Amino acid sequence: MKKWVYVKDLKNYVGETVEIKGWVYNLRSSGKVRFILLRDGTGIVQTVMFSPTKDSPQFKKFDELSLESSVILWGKVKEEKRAPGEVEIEIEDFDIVQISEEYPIQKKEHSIGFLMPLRHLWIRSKKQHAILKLRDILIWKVREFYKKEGFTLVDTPILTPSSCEGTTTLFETEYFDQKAYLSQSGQLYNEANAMAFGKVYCFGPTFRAEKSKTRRHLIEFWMVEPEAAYYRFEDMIGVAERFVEYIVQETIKEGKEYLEILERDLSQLENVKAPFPRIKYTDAFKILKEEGSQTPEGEDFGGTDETIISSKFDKPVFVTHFPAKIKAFYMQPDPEDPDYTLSFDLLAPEGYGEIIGGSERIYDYDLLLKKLKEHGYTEEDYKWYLDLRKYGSVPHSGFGLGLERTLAWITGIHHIREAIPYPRTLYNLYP
RNA sequence: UCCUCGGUAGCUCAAUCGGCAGAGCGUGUGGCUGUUAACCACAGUGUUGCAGGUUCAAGUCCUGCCCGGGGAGCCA
Repeated sequence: MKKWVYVKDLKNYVGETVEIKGWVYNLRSSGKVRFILLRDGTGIVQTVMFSPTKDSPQFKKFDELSLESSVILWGKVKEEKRAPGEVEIEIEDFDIVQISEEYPIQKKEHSIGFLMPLRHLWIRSKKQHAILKLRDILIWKVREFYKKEGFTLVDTPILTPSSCEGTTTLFETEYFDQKAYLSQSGQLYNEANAMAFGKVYCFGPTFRAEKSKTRRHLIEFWMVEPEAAYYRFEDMIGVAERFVEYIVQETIKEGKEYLEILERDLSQLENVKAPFPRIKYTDAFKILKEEGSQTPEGEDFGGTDETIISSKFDKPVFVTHFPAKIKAFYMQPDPEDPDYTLSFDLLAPEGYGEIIGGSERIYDYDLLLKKLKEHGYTEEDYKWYLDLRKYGSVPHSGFGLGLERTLAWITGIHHIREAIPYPRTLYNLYP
């Protein structure tokens, strides 16, 4: 029995004979030399065999192979400058596990309409594989950050009795004899958790039944939401700043090889270090007016507005103090002008849009109840939430970060749908 | 929901003014002792999204429908 080794570890086995289990990534032949590029999920290695005659049994077996056929192969590892990755395996023998049918994805450009229904196969491709490896790294860095900052992971439910932000964009489902909704945010539960644990975060999928059809939107996406008791606006914006610096710097450090595959220019990302510039909503509007934006003041920004603002800075930029009427009911009014809120969004550079939205929360019972009613919610549905303002209420703050938008930005991909293994987009539920 | 572009071979696309539907890639066969999305030679491949209309003649023009891309709105 030869030792089963993964491609990423091959450089430690030069001179040894090993076993590789994988799939045929590409085949090449040249008279009496045959090459199999073998993919095993951790990398791709070139394997080679020679024969003095062109009809040796091994060559006959080789000639049965097709792209993506599954193969177990044994051979000696050697350094080889001519091979991609500079390590090569000289094949001693191989077993065919299954001969692949003609593989639909070619090594050339395909349209998105062709690739999306083949997403289950597309993720084998080099670039898609690299993006999803970076997603894994990013998720670990997110968890690492909160661990280091002393936040406790407290999971929030996906099936909920009512909306968190009360839009009409909820997925409704049957819950025995009741109605339930898929969560849009863990925020309200986070607030309860923060009163129990101090500093908490949740991290899971969220669902928005919005008929959005842009490169920044998914129907199902993952959100990281920290919430901390006794944290004011300034404290929480500081968390957001450290958080984004940490996950970007750590991900580009650990994910270098994958960012190279994606040909990502790292100069902008290396610059993502605190402090980030801050601009108040009303000042952001002055910029927008100068640039000829048609958005009326007092409204929320459109995607193009976000791009205009972020293009003025070479780092992510915080926009703060949004008008109360365009924001969620639970946001703490600005003591200097109660028509505005202690809120902040973080806009990513290069047109990737809003990646963070956060605020200080209202902790006064009467004010919260008033705002809740103004927004058309019933006291009944939010009874438990209002309880938090009855039993030891304290100032607290939090935010949410969209994982896929952040990953799309870090990887430099054009469309958010490639930042999640199986994207749920408008009208596309398969596979 | 609105605007916009598109649907031709397995894939990516071409087809001039309405006049014989054709390239590359993939696939198959053969060749080549170091290939890098290998290369060279040869070969098969069509209900032009669907339905109707105009015309001697429609991939091309007209009407309706279906599907997809991009964007807007909405939002993270």
